[in-house]
Amino acid sequence: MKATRSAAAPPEEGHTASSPAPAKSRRTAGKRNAVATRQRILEAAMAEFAEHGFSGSRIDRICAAADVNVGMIYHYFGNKNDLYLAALESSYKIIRDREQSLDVNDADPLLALRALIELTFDFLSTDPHFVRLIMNENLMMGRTAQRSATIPHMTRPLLDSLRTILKRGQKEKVFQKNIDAENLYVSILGLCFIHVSNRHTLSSMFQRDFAEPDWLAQRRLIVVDVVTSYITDKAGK
Amino acid sequence: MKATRSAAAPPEEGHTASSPAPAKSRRTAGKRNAVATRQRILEAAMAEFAEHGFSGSRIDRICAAADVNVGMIYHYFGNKNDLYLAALESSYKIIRDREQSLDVNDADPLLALRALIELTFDFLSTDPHFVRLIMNENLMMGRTAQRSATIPHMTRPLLDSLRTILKRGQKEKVFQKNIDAENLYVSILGLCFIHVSNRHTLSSMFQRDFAEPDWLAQRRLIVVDVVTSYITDKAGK
Amino acid sequence: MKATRSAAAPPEEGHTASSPAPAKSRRTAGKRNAVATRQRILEAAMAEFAEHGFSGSRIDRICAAADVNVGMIYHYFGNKNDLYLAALESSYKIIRDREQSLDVNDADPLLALRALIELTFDFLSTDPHFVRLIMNENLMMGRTAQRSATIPHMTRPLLDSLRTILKRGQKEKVFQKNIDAENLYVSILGLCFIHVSNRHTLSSMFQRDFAEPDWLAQRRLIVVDVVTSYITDKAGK
Amino acid sequence: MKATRSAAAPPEEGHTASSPAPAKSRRTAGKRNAVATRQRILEAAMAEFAEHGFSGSRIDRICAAADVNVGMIYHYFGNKNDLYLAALESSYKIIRDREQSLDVNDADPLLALRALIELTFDFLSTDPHFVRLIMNENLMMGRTAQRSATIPHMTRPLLDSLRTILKRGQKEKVFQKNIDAENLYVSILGLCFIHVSNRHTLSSMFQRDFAEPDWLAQRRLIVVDVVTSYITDKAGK
DNA sequence: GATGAATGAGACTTCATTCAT
DNA sequence: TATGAATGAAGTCTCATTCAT
Repeated sequence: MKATRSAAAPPEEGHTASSPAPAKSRRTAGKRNAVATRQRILEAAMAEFAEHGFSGSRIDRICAAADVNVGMIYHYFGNKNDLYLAALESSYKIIRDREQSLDVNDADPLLALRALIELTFDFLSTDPHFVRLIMNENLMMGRTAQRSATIPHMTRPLLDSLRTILKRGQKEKVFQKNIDAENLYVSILGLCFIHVSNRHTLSSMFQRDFAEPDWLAQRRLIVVDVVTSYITDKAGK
Repeated sequence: MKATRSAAAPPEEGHTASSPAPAKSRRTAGKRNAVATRQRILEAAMAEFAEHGFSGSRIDRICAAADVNVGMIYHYFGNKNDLYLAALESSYKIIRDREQSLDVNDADPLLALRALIELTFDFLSTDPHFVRLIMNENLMMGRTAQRSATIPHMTRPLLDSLRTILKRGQKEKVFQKNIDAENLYVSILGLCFIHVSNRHTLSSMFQRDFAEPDWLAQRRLIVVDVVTSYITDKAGK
Repeated sequence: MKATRSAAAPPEEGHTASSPAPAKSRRTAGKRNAVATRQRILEAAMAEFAEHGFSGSRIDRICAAADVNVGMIYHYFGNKNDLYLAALESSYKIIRDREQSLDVNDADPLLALRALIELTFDFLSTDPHFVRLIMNENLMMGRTAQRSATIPHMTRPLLDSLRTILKRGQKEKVFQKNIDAENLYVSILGLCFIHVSNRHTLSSMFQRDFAEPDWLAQRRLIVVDVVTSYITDKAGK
Repeated sequence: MKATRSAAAPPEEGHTASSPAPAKSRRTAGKRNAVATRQRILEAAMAEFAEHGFSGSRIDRICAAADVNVGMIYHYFGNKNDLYLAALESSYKIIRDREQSLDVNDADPLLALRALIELTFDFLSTDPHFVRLIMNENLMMGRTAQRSATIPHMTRPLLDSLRTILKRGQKEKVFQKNIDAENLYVSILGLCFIHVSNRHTLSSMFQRDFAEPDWLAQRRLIVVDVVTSYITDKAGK
C-alpha cells in the first residue's frame, strides 16, 4: 500500500476568532470566517461529486453552491482531486459515526443485528448521496480511497460491533456457527445498497419506481428477513 | 415515460463483446466492411464506457481501440450519447440472452433457482465491465436506459423464468409462499453485485482483495445459502 | 483581370444515346443518364447555395437533394468551388435570358422601360434564390464571379437594350438628357433588390412582412414611379 | 414573433467599431480590464462577421484580433451565436445613433431629406462592414435579428424623423401627398445600398470598380436626384 | 458511371487551474 | 483572505474530399 494521507481535517482553526461575524453582505465583507468557508465548500463538493461523479463535477458549480470564489477552492483544498478526497472521507465519517451510536452489547443479538441492518438500510435509502459517491469512487477503481488513511481506520469499530453481535448470537445458539463477519457485512450492504445504486436501471427494467415509500417499507422488512433467515438457519448450526 | 428508442445493432453476428482484433492490418486487408467496422466500434465503446464511465470516456480512445477514424463513430452512431445507448443495450442483451439459456422447467425448482443465482454471480464476477456500465448508467440517473425501448422488453423473459421457478417450488411446498419475484431478483442481484460494484472501496475498508478466486468461491456458496435459507424458511410456509 | 473560365457548359453530351432511359429504379440501374444527373446536381446546388451561402452549404445535402452519390459531384464538377461557379453562372443566365425576351425597339420608350423594371422586380421578388446567391457571392468578395468568363459577356445585351431605350426616349424628349445607362440600371436594381435582399432585417426593424402580396403590389408601382419621375424630370431635360 | 432578447453591451465608451490596438502588449500592461476586453472582443467580432459572414467566421481569428484567449469569448458572450447577436446590435446602434444626430425640425424639409439621404449614402459607402453584416444576417433569414429586442426599438426614432420631414414638406406643398415613410426609407436604402452590397458582382458584370471615389461622388448626386424627383413630382401633388 | 466507407484537418466549446490585484 | 480575469490543453463533432470496388 502506498503512502496514505488524509484531507479531512482542516489544518487551522480558531485563529481569527477576534473577527466578529460581519452583519453586512459577505460580498463586501473582505474578511470571512475561514472555517465556515472551508465547510461550505466541503458540503457543496460532497453534493456535487455525489450528483455528477468526479469527472462530471464542475468546480464552478461547487463555487456557486458554496458562494465562494474559484481561488478559494485551490486555497483550501489544493485541487479537484484533493477536494474529492476530503468529500469522500467526510461522507464515510457520517455513516461510521452513526453506526457507532448503536448499543451492541445490551440488546438481544438478533435485535442488535436487526438494528444495524435497519440503520444501514435507512441511511442508504434516505439520502442517495452517499451511495452515489461510493459508486463513483469504485468506478474510479478506488484510487482515491486508497490514498486515504482514515477510511480503513474508521472501518475497525464496525467490524468489532458485528463480531460482538455474532459471538453472542452463536453463544446463545440463535445464530449459525461459522458466519464470517466481513462476509455478512458484504451481504447486508448488498441487500441495502442495490435498490439505491441501481434505482434507475431497475426502474427501466421493471417499469416501476424503486424509491416509492411503500415499496421501500416492504423491502426493508424483506432485507431483514433474508439476513435473519440465513443467520438463524438450523442447517448451519 | 417519454418516447423510447433503440440504438441496438444491425444484422447481428453472435460476437461476444471481446472478439480479438483481426490478425492483419485492416489497412492492407483489402475489403472494407461496414458491419464489422460498426461492431468493432461498438465493442471498443462497451469497454471504454465500462472502464471510464460516460463523461470520463474518450472518443479518441474508442477510435484507437477500434482502429477507425473519428468520423466513423459519428457516421455509424451519431454522437457520443447514442453510441453509449448502443453499448448499454448491447451489454444488457448479453446477460439476458445467457439467462434464457437456462432450462427452467425440467429441473428441481431449488436447483433451477441455484443455477440462476450462480449464473448471475459468475456473469457479474467474471467480467466487471457489465457491472461498471450499469453503475455508470445509474450515476447518470438512468437517463439513457430510459430512452431504450429494448431494455424493459428484454426483462420480461427473466421475470417469467423466475415466476415459473417460484410457482413450482411453492406448489411442491419447498418454497415460502408470498415471495415476490421482482423483489427476489433484486435480492439476488444485490448479493451478486456488491463485491464487484464496491470492490475497491470494500478493499480499502477491509484491506483485502475482493476479487481473489478463493474469496469469490466462498462468497458464491454463501450467496446461494443466503437466498435458499430465505426462500425455504419454514416460518413463511 | 485573371484568367477566366466557365463551368457552365457540360463537357460532353449525347454519347450514350443508345442507352434507353431505364424504367427500373435508378438505384439498381447501374447506368444512368449522365446529362440528367449533372443537371440534377446543378439544380440542387443552386438551391443549396442560395439557401445557405457557400460555406453554409453542405455537399451531403446537395447529394441527397439530387439523389446522387457524393462521388458524382466530384466526378462532374471537380470540387465545391467549381460546383458553386457553375451554379452562379447558371443563375445569371436565367435572368439575362429573360431580359432578352423583351422587345425594346417597337414600344414607346417609357413603356419599354417600365416593362424592364417590372420584369426585374418580378424576377427578383418571385423567387428569392437568385438574390440570395448574388448576396452570397458579394459576401465572398465576388471571387467566383471574377473567375467567370460568361458573366460579363451576358451583361452586354442588357446594357445595349437600356441604351437603346434611353436614346429613343431622349430623342422623343420624354427623358432627361445625360442619363447614364449603367447608373440607371444600378438604381433600378437597388429599388427592386432591397426588399428581397433585406427582407428579414427590414421585417425586424419595422415589424411587418415585406413579402406580403399586397405590399409587393404597392411597392411595384412605387418603384416604377420613382424611376419614371427621375427619368422624366423636367429639371434635367 | 418569439421572445426577444438583447446581448448589447455593458457601460459604453463611445468607440467606433475600429479603434486601433493599444500600443504596448496587454500582457505587460499590468491592469486587466473586463470592460475593455469585452469591447475588444466585440469590435473584433464585428469586423470578422462582416468580413466572413457567420459560418465563415472563425472564433480563433476573433481571438487573435482581440488579443484574447478563446475562453474569454465564451466567458463574456456565451457562444458564437450570442457574440454574433451582440455584434449585430452594436452595428445597428452606430447608424441609428448617427441618424439621430441630424436636426430634423429646423431645416427646409427638402434639405433635411437630402441630409438624411447623404448621411445614409456616406455611412454605407464609407465602411462596407455594416452592409456586409446586414447581408449576412439576411442570408441567415434574419434569425438573429428576430431574437433582438433592441433592433425594432432603435428603428422608431428613424421613422419618426422621416414622418416629421414628410409632414412639413407636404404642408409646405413641396412634397407629393400620400408618400409612405416606410416605403420611402426602403427606396432610399435600396438606392444607397446596392452599389456596396453588389459591388463585386456589378464589377464583374460591368468591368469597372464601383468603389472609385469619382464614381461614388457622381452616384451620390444621382441618388439624391432620384429621390427628390420622385418626392417633388408634380403628378402626385 | 456509380457507390459509400473511410480519412484528417479543423471547427466550436469546456474546464481545471493560475495570477495580478 | 478574497476576487475574477485570463489561460491553454483537450474534448466533441463536422465536413470536404479520396479511394477501393
